Amino acid sequence: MKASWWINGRLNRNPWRPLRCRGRCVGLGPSRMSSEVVQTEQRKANLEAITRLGFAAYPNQFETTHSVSGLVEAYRDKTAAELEAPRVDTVTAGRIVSIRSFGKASFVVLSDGRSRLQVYVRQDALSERDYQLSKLLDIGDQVGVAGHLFRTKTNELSIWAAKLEFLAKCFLPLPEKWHGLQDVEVRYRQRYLDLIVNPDVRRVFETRTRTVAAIREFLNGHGFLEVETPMMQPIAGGALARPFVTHHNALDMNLFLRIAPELYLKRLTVGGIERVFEINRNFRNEGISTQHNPEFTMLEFYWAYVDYRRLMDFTEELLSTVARQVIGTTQFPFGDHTIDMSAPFRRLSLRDAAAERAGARLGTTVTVEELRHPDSARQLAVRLGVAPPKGGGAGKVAAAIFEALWEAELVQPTFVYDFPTEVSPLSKQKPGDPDTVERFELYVGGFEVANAFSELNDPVEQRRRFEAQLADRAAGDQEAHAMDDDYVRALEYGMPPAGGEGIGIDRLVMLLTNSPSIRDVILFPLLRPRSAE
RNA sequence: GGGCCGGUAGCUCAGUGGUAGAGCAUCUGACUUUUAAUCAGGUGGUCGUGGGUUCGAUCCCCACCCGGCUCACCA
Repeated sequence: MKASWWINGRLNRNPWRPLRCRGRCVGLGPSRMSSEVVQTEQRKANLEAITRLGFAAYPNQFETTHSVSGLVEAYRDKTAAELEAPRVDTVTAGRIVSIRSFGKASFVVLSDGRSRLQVYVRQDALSERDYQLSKLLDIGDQVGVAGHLFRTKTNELSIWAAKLEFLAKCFLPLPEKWHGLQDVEVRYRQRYLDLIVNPDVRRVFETRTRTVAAIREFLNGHGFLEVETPMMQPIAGGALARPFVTHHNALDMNLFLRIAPELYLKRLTVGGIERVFEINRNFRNEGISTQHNPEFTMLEFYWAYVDYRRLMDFTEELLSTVARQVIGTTQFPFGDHTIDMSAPFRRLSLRDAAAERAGARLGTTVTVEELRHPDSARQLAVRLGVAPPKGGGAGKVAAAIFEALWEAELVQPTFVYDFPTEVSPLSKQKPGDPDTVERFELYVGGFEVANAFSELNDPVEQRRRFEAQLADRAAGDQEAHAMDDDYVRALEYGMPPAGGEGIGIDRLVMLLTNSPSIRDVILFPLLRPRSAE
């Protein structure tokens, strides 16, 4: 007895676990069962009664003429008179999300995940069998309804039910109708519940899908070819990050989940695909935050014969077009701000902006030259209270100073351009300035959304950069870039000058949906599994 | 990984060193146009886990688990 009690208690605390105490719970009596188990037993009894009425417990299909949201969209504005002549007969299906019962009549609200529609169920409009079914329905059940549209006394669009069909039973109680599901942990772990109960969640993910579709349409319209490149790679390159490791059994070799598609896409520009893009997942073995999920979706595109300046203009056009297409405007709320995604975006030279802000912070004049020399740059970092990076020279320090002084306040779209070569192993130097590369990052909402540069296509210089990265790696930088001989060999065949850019899709969607956390725009964000007990 | 905050009924949340509370959900009864329906009456909890202090712990202390925010790192 004690053991059964304990099992019930455990089930209470782990509602996402399948029920395992069937049989053991039976016979304990209501006083010994948790509310959830009681409700499950009641719903199982209801299902048995439903099958005794002759309904299949799990029918295989149900032919509808309309979806719930289709009906709502088509007839939302029709008056009661318009719904009568001619009468609109319909067959639809959905999940019951609410029941208001009045004895021999009831109002049942059906949801198809996008919209909700009320169904009016009354005894004298149904067969006795269907009426008996209606009394055995629980909130959460899947049902089919045939009937005609009308408006109630309170003018609500409704279906006057003539027939009911049972489609599937919901054994577990849904979260409360008014407050919905608030517990973010449960929302992420059981996203299906979140989708059932919180209508805005569906809209966020529809916006996400429309965003990706709009980007595809834009790039296709500009002559870019969409491709798919390896996500399991022998060398994880194209970014500075730690990869996940996996293993191929037949080849008995380790593979890395990609941290970026960059090097493969650039091989394709060598192969003559002058405009190419890919939208897919990257994997980086790093911490989790409101802006980081270990797997995230990235757009990367490469465009032969253009440089990073052309990419800035193109990015402005891309993002303002996508915003207009997806949410209908280039001005939208994000937290306490209103972001204006219309072109042109602000442009800040990294070292100029860092020097200017550093000078203002310290009440002196700081020159760009100070940021270019390792000793003076490090001293500057110390005076500013910025923790200087462990290894590396002036470039890493300058980038760290910029981020510390500027990043959080870059809410309106801002291009930060001209990065130190040291932190950009795949970017092309500016003519006459080998310490600086033609690279920019786009900040919006206080975080980085895009990263782009004129692509380094000089194989000798590329090999030198990789070797410098190997030195960093030897010095303990686990995120330093690995040597990729095959990639250098591809460059030796001659890669056209090209601009390339990566845009973080998740972060872009955060902006367009006013979501404060990346987990709100990823259906199943990575969470630590519940312990096995 | 560090700091701060949280975990109490299926859901949303109160609360106290002395047998655990509300609303919704659920059950019973009434009710054939409701909108968080209403009315009456019930059921439902090892208060995240494990130790400790105490006559007694859901509450105090310690450790751990899970989550949130934040810093560090990154896109």
